[in-house]
Amino acid sequence: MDVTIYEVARRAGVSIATVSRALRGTGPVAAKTRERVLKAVEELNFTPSRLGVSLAEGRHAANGIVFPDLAGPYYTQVLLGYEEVASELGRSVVILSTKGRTRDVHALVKDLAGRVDGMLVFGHTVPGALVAELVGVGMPLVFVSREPLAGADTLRSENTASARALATHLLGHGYRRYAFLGAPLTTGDDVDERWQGVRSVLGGAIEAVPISHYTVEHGYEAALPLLRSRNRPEAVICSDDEVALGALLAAEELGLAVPGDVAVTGWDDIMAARHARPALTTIRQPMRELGARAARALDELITGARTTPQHLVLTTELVFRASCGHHPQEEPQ
Amino acid sequence: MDVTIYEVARRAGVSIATVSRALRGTGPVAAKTRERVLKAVEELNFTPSRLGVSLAEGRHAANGIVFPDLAGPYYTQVLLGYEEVASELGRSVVILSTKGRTRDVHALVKDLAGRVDGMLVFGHTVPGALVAELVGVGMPLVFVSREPLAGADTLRSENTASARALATHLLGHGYRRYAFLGAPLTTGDDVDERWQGVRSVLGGAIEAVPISHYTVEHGYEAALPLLRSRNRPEAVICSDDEVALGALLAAEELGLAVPGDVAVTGWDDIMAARHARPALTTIRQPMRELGARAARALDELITGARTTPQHLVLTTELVFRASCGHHPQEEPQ
DNA sequence: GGCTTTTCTGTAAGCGCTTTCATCGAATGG
DNA sequence: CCATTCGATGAAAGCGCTTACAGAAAAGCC
Repeated sequence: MDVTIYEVARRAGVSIATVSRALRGTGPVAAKTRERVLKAVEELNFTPSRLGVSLAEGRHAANGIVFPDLAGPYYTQVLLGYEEVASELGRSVVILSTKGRTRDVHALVKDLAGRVDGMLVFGHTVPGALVAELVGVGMPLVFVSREPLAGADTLRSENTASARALATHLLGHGYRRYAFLGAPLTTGDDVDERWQGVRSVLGGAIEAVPISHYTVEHGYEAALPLLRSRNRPEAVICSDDEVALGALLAAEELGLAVPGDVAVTGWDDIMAARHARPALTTIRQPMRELGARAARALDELITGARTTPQHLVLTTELVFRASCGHHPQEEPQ
Repeated sequence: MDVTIYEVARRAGVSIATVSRALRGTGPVAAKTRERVLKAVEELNFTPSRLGVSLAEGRHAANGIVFPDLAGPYYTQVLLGYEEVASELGRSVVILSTKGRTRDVHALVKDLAGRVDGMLVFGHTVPGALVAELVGVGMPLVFVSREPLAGADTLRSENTASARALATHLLGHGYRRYAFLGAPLTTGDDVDERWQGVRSVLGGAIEAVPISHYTVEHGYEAALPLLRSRNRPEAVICSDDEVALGALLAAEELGLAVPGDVAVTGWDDIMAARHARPALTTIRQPMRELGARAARALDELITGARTTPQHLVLTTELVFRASCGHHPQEEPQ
């Protein structure tokens, strides 16, 4: 964009103040004047510079979002809901993927902070010190998938109760030996809660198998030795669907039938969970709604409609499909 | 952020010009002075306002991206590659999802244009008039998945040749009756090229089945009547993997064996394609690289390293899996 | 007609930075 | 020792807008 408010003003024969007023509808402008201004705007194809407006208004009309990676469907879905609502509220969305790097996260996040009025941060992607700093300068913040912290909103799906329900359900199938594939990398995040939940039910019957990334590949890599071992678990509870898909691949490669030889469950209910064969039993998380809610919460914080932090937990839903074993009562979906 | 360059200057006992120079390393600054400045910066925890910098520099250090929706893995993957490279080049990424709305796209895109130095636009998400307008004001533009147009870069995956190869391969299986599920919605986009490609080989043996959205749901809905019909096609070539997954679901529901009763193929090689059962035969498109290349191309355009538009076509790869029938020579992947 | 309101419009002061230009002292060279 | 150059710094002009503030014109009211 090139043409400025000055040119419009000159062309319409008024001052820039009048142009501004005519365009934003703030303050009175005579009908004829407004008309002249609008005509000039039209002719010059003028669009106010976002930079100028933001600088003068002192706000960006933009939201930030920080996620570790966009590789999986989980973050995508949340982003989707977030962008949708943000855009509804007249805000742009600036994204930042940390991609596991920790070195320049500080600089990147600070840069982002300089471009937005508030941001959504996933789990523990941003180091504590930085979080404190952001909270310190009053940057509106909503965290998704982490334990509550002071000075910012947090928003997450219910994990513990659904984990218990899942574990209980599997016990009902009669399985004795369990593994939790994808042990928590950070305490206080979703996976940690899931692990705590299932362990509280299964106790010593479940073994934690760590992996470094919650991906299909890593799930597969870790599942191979696990399923090969002499004392193979009868049921593998995975930290999320992608890990579970990896486990499914490993089982297939080893010639093991799922759920006949080993049951597998996931978490999140991503698209592939439904299409996998056997289809994955999983716990559906309202991913889009997580994003949408975050955007609204942020808006409240930014506009000042709410000043005290809020900590929300959304409910989840167990989705029984074929991968956890045959159910007399439930039909696989 | 609150503290300005003025406060730093005052604290360090220098002018704001010196602070700026010390911080950006432009122009000479005495070692002692720099030290004082840096100390003040440190103590006040100063970060230059992005707005101020951008306004003065006349650039945003940000890229935009316009996509129809983020629901499917395709756009996500491209976005992933785009963000990665953009961030490498020191640019933020501002996203805009048009979600099928056409009404306010104009305003939204213009707003986006005011926030970035250049943008990636998918297919025909932005109406022609607006495109012309953007090209007119010199906004650097890269289009992904559409036919070349004047004044902007275009970038796409090869479609026609791979479509022919796929069709030829299926002919080799001996199939006689074909359907193309997900007929093109727009001429000149990827799907259109795919359709043209397969038709050029299969001629009258293939029938176009239109759907309104390239999604699992719509694929499923359209596949049901198609597979139920008396003259059921022996092979269903789908416009993309998601549509193909829908077709798979429909076949399953009708009790049809894939590929025994009907062969199904997809396009893109999204994650779920590999995990579906039967696994999908598909054409792999380098989605992340598409995004990465777009970011680099945009950078060249923005920095002025290149001024003439460029039209790139990336190569694709046929991925044979179980869904298209049994292969004597190739092992399913 | 004179006075008070309203309505309309312009002036100008920011918003936070970068960068040109000018200045000034010190270093260099003959 | 003087002329020249160079290094270091500050003043100030933008960048494009919003918005008090104030002035002028129009309108309303006895």
